[in-house]
Amino acid sequence: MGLQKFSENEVLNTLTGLFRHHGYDGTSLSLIMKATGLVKASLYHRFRGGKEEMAVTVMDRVAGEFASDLLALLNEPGDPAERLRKTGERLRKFYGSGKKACLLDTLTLNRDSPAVQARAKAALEFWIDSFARFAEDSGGLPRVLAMARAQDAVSALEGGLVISRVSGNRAPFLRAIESLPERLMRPGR
Amino acid sequence: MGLQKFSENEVLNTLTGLFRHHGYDGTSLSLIMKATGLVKASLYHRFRGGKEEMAVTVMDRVAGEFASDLLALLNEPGDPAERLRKTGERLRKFYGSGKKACLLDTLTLNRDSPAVQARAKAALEFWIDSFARFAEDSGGLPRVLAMARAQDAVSALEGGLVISRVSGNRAPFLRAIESLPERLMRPGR
DNA sequence: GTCTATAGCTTGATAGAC
DNA sequence: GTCTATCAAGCTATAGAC
Repeated sequence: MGLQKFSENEVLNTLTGLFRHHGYDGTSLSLIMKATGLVKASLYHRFRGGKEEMAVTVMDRVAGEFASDLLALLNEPGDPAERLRKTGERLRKFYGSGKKACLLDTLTLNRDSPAVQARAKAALEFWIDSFARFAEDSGGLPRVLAMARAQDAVSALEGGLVISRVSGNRAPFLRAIESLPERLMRPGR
Repeated sequence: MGLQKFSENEVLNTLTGLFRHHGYDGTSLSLIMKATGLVKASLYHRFRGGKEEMAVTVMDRVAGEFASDLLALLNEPGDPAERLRKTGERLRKFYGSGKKACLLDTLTLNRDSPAVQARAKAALEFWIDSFARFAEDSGGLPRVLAMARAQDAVSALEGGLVISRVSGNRAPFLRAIESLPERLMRPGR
């Protein structure tokens, strides 16, 4: 052929959905075949490193999008409160109001892939750092407090996603988003 | 023989550790064999339902212990603040100060086991209800607010455990424990 | 109650034709 | 770039001896 049956983006979107909701071990190649419409050999043609390369590629892409589409907003000029509101809105959308799981959680159970593990850790820390920098610069919080507030904000979001997945209740996740201004801008003790 | 090589409790403790940190799909029988010191056939003699029965048994036992050793404390007589402090202390111990993962998170990725899923959901809701009842009875909070506060408290704990697993930072989890009095007893708006 | 041995399927991964 | 066909290794699960 020489012609792609599905675009790189289509395949990666499918892979992202699978890894998000089944984790690394739960995302078998047969599942991937069904979901992508590609046979094993075709998948290995695109990802020579096999399943691990798929996971790493997905992590990198999602982390990149997360940083540029949603965390970058925090550093732009303009009213801080408005930027944070917009960030919350995109967070809600990114996680499907809580219906979509977080790769940082579901993709890090497998201990056998240091590559995935390291990327998840880096992405999580960049997320927290972005929140902390915002709390410092726009919220006027001292550095140490800003970090703690940022950690707790991300923690609330991740916890909300766990509750949502296990019990189907999306309220805690949505409240975690609504609490962002309180967490990152309220003057601190 | 007719004699147990390892006690039921020993085996279940090992299984609990495995499921906690590898999830359902990540906990293979070969891993279980190595960790328990029992061969496949012996495991199937003890758990006729195979791996799923192991997971369900682990969930039931851990949820039972969690309820009786740690949530029951909230309903006992005596100073509420002191009871909550003690509960927090046991929570910290239960999760190894954040080093140990939560089964409700790591065991619920596998969609193929409704039995495990249902038990996790029930356990999570009982946990939240216990917190809410405490906030209502001892904190004097109105029912709806008590529920929201309880959800957010559990969410903070679960999120802290995710952060801890991914980045190794246990501070958010420990702060989530320290924040329990503030969350469940502070008079609310 | 534990063991050896094995069944049968699924896994991740390749080779080679088109 | 996708396909069919195939691989060894891994998996869950079972049979039967002791």
